[in-house]
Amino acid sequence: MSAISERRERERAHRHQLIITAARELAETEGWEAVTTRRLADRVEYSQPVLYSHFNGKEAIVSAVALDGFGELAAHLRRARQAAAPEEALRAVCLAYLEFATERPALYQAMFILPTDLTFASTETPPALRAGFDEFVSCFPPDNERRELFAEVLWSALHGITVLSESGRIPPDRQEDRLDFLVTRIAGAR
Amino acid sequence: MSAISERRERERAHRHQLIITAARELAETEGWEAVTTRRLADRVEYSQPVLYSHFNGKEAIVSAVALDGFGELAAHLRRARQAAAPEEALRAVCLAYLEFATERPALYQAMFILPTDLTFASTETPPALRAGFDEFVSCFPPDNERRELFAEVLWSALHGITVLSESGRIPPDRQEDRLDFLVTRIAGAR
DNA sequence: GACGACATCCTAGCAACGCTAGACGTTCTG
DNA sequence: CAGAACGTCTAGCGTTGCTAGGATGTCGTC
Repeated sequence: MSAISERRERERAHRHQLIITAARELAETEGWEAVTTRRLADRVEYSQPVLYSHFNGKEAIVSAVALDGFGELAAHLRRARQAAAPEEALRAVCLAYLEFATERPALYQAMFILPTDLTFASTETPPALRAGFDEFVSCFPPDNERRELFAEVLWSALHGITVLSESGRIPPDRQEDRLDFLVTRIAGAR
Repeated sequence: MSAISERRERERAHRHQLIITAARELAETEGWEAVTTRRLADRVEYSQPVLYSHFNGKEAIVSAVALDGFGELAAHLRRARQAAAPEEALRAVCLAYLEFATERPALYQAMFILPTDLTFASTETPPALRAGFDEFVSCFPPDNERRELFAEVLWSALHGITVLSESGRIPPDRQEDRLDFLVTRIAGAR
């Protein structure tokens, strides 16, 4: 393989990431409904068809953004857990989760609300998806046989709180009270 | 007002409901992405513009379906709560909620996931929206000052469990175990 | 260095979408 | 009976995601 085609491959990989970050920025500033293939192509200064040489379709682009998001979420939760004392880990991780969701609403939408190509709970599940969930699991002692179940319910509750308050179905204030209640109730199971 | 215009008003109201039920049926059999204004107009055997003489747009049609859904959900939860002994009410209502969500996925989507015109937690909130939430509140004793907060968190958890399992982000089995865990943990706060 | 083979990228266009203007026939009113 | 008012449809606008096919430039080979 020549040096030129190596360079082209590098440029291609770079452009691949450029599309992803452009989609994310556009979504974060103007919302996902503003992310059209035309506007996206404009942003990266290429024509529409090049998007399709990198991704199978718009859904695949959203999925790529979501995948990045899962990686960041996992790192964010991990930092929070490790910075806290063990008995405070549960609370810290939950707080970090709500922070992440409210500070990056567009990213969170790509991860949990918009339709994507990502497959969960399967052998092909990307590691980043698993990693975030594992942070919740790690808040419970290893000898607890039901820790996975606890983590699932905890995660569900946090997700529910996030989207119901985001969409105005429950009052947006009092988030801290909800967190308090949730953590103290669930922590008893630790 | 003449008898003729009365008849026309009746027919108009009938057609209004016809559009709503047609949208709902189409969504339940083929999913919401199949509900286009053209197909909907075909179904009710009118042209597209008549849809817009009844509703402000597609979102308003989805909202109307969702509103019906909230009424049915409230009734469903109420029946479950009243049929159960007081100490079992919490569990019965939660179970009824999950039942509703899994048996009418398209309806649930309209109520909680698709963008709608509905306003929540405001003075203009339709009674049906309030009624469902109140069923959760009623599971806690009236002298509990934090029962609204408990209901919010409980509802959030159930919603989270619903959408995360629906989208495959948590395994679809074990729903009953999650319900058990959630109820026993929350019920302690009663 | 010339040439066919190949890759890359863009112009142009398709079908489907939500939505609306304007024409047309029908019905009500003076 | 004339004309206003209403209800409905045809036709079309602008936008969407996506793709076919041609132009342009680069590659390995002689």
